Amino acid sequence: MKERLLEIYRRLFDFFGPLNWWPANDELEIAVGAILTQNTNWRNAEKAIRNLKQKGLLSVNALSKIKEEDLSYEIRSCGYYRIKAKRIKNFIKHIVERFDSDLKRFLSLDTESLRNELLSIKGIGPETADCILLYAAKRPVFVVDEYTFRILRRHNLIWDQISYEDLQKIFMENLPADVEMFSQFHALIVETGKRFCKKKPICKSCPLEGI
DNA sequence: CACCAGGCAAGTA
DNA sequence: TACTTGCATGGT
Repeated sequence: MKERLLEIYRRLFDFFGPLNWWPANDELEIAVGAILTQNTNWRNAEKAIRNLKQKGLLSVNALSKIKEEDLSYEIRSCGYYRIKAKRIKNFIKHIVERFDSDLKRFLSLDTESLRNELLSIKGIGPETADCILLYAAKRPVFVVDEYTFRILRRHNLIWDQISYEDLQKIFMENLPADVEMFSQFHALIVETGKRFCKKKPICKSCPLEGI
């Protein structure tokens, strides 16, 4: 499996080149973005982020003060805006109440504790937590997503019904714990999924052909 | 018109 | 435990 994963990474990197994923000014932008993009096209999430930025709302202080209903209005372009406003509020409330509004201090917890605390927040599941761990806290945690399942499944590299955690283990136990590499790999998998591994059509001229 | 996007929680059996 | 459903806008 180790060689297989490295081969996949090499092929995707050769095809797409280095991807500058999740360019953001700070950790809060990444965390909020991770919530806004849940089951949502990144373009729509990005619009909402730009709007928050433009209105000066992208800070722990501002987000803790704004009413949930007003927040939902500001992020409506990304869809699921009412539930996402609640989720952002839950996240911010956790930082304010347990870390004195200091996001950096929250993100400096050890990886296990940080992941568990993130998962304890309603609205943050395994993928969102791992995105925050990898892209904001810079921990060597592999982010699994729908495309990861779909692509590996389509190449018969995993069994049906494998869990998130088990699939994550496959990557983390067979690859060096490298933040930069994990960041690239997840991005490459998403780009591959969007281009070559849609639900309906079979992969065609996919860089992973015959893997 | 249908289908999907960088998920998650709550409800059901 | 293992499905199912609600959440919602905007692009193709």
